[in-house]
Amino acid sequence: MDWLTIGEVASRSGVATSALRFYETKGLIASERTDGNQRRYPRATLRRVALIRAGQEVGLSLAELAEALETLPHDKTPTKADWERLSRSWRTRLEAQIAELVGLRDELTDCIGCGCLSLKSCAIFNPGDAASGLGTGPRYLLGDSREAVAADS
Amino acid sequence: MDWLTIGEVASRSGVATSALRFYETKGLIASERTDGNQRRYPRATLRRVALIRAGQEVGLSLAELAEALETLPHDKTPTKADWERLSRSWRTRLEAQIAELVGLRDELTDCIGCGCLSLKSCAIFNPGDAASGLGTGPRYLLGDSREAVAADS
DNA sequence: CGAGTAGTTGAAGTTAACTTCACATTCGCC
DNA sequence: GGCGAATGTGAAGTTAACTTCAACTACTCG
Repeated sequence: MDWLTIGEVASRSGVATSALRFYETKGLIASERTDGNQRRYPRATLRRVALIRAGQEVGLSLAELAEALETLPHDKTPTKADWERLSRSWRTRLEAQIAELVGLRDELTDCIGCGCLSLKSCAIFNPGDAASGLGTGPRYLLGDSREAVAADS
Repeated sequence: MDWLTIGEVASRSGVATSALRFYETKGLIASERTDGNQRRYPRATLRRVALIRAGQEVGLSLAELAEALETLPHDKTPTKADWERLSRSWRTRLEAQIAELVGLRDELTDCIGCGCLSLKSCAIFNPGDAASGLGTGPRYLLGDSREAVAADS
């Protein structure tokens, strides 16, 4: 196996050396040391770093990634099964994220259609119905919507 | 016009009083003061806060929101035109975000199909082609993919 | 062998968006 | 008038994910 210096990993992965050291403190990657105490990374580290970046794109935190990467060997290429497991779960996550945004967009579109200035059912502007307390159901979270509502407080 | 205390705005909007004070320091909302130096918010503040939360959902930073809200009056309900302007631009932004995630998902799906252990064209694992430097085109960002690649450095 | 580039460490700094704290003042209500 | 809840302020704390710094040490190349 050949080893890469931190600078090589950095330029080949597009990740700063400071970030790589940071990842190492977090246990996301690992290295051996030379006699002179310099880090030497196994080649598979490039793939690990790529996985980290991809995972971040998908919205995972480094802590979550550390957990996911725990199951992969530090010093050799992950198997196709390893990769499939990760990519499938990440895709699931992506899909959930997409669904959430699409829902938000649709609501926003509805709002545009109605003006949303007094819409009781607007989900965006009535998130979880945190308002009120008067027990009269959804409040006009966007504030006063003329007389009718102004009279409720 | 009637005024709301910070506590009222907080409970009706679902946003903590500390956050409201924070928003105020950032110029996102504004208040008048009573003789005793307590804040009193105009009713339209509820709508402003709702807009802020909605904007954040869409991925806007408070700084960006401050800019967008600058065009709205602090003390009265925004017009339908104001709201349409904002919601349209936010929807555009949402759609861009969605498109990005969908693209990522599709790439991930392709990767799952191929195993992605040696795929040259994998966009996820070859982001912007930061790798190489050897001028041989896309490198195997994921690291070594057996002999063939191991021989390239 | 000497210069210059690359790498090492721990600590502190950065940004966003708030929260928490400590302590003083004010409000609303009986 | 008095009491407890609500507010006010500025400063410091929080979390994530890094970056920057200072002071060294190690490599690499001519």
